[in-house]
Amino acid sequence: MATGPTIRDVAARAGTSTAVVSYVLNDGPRPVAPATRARVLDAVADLGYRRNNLARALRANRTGTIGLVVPDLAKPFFAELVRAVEDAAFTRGFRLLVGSAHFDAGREGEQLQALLDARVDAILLAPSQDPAPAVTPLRRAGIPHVLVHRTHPGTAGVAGDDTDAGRQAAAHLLGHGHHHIALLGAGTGDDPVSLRARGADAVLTEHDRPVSRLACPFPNLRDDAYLATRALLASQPQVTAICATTDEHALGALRAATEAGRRTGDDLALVSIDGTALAAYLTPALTAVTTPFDAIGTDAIDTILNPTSTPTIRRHPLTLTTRRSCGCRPTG
Amino acid sequence: MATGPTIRDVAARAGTSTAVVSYVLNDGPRPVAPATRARVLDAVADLGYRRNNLARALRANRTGTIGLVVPDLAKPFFAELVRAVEDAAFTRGFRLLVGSAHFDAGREGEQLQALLDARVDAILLAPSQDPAPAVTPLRRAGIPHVLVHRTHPGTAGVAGDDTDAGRQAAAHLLGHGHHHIALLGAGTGDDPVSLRARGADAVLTEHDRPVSRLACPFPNLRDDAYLATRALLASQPQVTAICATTDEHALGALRAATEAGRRTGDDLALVSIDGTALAAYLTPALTAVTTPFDAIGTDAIDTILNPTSTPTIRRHPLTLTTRRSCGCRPTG
DNA sequence: TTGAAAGCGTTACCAC
DNA sequence: GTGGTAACGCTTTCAA
Repeated sequence: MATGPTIRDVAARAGTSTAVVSYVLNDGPRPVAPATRARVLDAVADLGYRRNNLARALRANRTGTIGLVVPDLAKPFFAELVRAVEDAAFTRGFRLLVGSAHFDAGREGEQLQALLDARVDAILLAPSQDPAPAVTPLRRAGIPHVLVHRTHPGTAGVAGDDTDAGRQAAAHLLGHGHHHIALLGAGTGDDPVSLRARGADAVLTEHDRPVSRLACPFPNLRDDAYLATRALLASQPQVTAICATTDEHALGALRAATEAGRRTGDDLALVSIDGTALAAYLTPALTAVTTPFDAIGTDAIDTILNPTSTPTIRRHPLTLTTRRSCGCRPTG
Repeated sequence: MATGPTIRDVAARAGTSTAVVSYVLNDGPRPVAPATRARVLDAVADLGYRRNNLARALRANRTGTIGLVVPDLAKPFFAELVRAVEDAAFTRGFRLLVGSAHFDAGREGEQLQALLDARVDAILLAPSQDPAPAVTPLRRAGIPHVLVHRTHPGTAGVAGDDTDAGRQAAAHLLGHGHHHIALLGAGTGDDPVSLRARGADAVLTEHDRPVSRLACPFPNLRDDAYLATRALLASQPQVTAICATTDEHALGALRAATEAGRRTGDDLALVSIDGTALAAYLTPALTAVTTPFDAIGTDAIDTILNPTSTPTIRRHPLTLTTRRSCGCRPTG
């Protein structure tokens, strides 16, 4: 790793001082005569000089790096989130340090500590579970941080409007004329699954529809939704529609339905929430209330780069994408 | 961002010098008397001191960070690869800086340059296209680098044994007694799709089986495999089995088959190569020659952290996982 | 076994 | 407009 030329080499070649070179490179904080500036730029080009960002970071106490911790980098939802965040960060000249928490609070804490030690400028966290224990050390460390996907009162957050998403999903099934609807996912918290389930539930209750509520206590295990749906279809034939609170739940439900001989999209309707790329490519293609990943990623990065005094939680609307699984016959 | 206590503060509190504190913190390079060491450790604990890795990195010219660039962080295959690599890196005390290349050589170059500027200790690259143009600047920069998934002669690489994977997939279909088999994916290069296709092709040719070769010129677009399969099924009813060179291809094929009224796993067999988590959860579940992500991720990290003088390319065997799509009836 | 001090490469203050 | 130079916080040599 031959260490390249330094700012001193540039200064020497341009016949000036390191201070002036720095002024040119950073467009300030002091003005530089055009002729001098030109000589400096020539020297930079001749030498192929590239600034040492480590030294710059030490001096400025800014690394140009943002940390992101998600429960699982490989899960489609978080993978799409990471891509969106990385894109937004790259566009703004920031690099992204990522970590997987394995849906484990302990591991999440280690990842956050590692990011703190790496001196990232800011931290984005998609909490694996209850955000509270993760937020406390971040606040104490005095580092800008924003929660993503799952929020926490008093902490800046960017997420989808999950309650509304749940409403949209339920309303769509209602629009198809379904009477007895099953809800895959439940909860009383302010996590996405709980919010979506309650949003859907509210709409169904409002319309006096019977609801079969399936808790799926481990919502991250597709097997869980699979087993719950299998049991449901066997015991409650009157259910004609399923509202899944995540694509993972939908995947399990779809499998159970198919194995039970139900033709999803024909004699069973299924609507999902998340709308990962995956949904479009299943058979049948999944009707899903779709997450605006790019908007969320961009908003998360912008929020963290322009911290305001009062932390706010912003929720982005999800939009219904109709495909086959709900019984719709989309054109094309 | 209140900058915490420094090594000077620790030294002062322990009544010794910064040098000794450093020796204690790093277990060397000089010995420290037990009593002194204890005082230092006490001071560290009392102050809640955490070393500034920026300063350490500047001094040591090592950041403890590894860069990884993949074509698309959101694609299931690369998402699983990233998780495996991150895991291995984290275990060894390294952080991971990631970048998406958007399957674009120009963007890939920018990402690599950004990693170089960030002074990462080493770079892992899953090339988007021809690795050659990306490898040259890495070599010139004198930074340890290892290619993943897609390799290049003369450059260290860790990948799957793609030729063998293709052979396994074809052999399995042969074992099911299929005669006319379609091959989804083709190529003459040493990229995974080409190698897998050639491996499969060799086995089929060897057994004198007719092969329908579908190029899918844009193998990253699932639509491409979908359209190719749709045309194939319409025009060549004698085809009873499809060998897909990636899960993305298989997804498209599965959709086309279902829409054409074929029951995959019954009157049409489908075997895929990649074996992302997805394969297990499709309906029917996909029989796939499965990538050992963890082994590849670990090997990639270990290879890059222990560079040898002669770059070698290591290929890890993929293993067949039988599920429903090929017509097997797996127990359970 | 310990400590003073010289850097690592930048930035930016202060003087000219 | 320009140039010395003192930091940033750490590691490690060299001398004691």
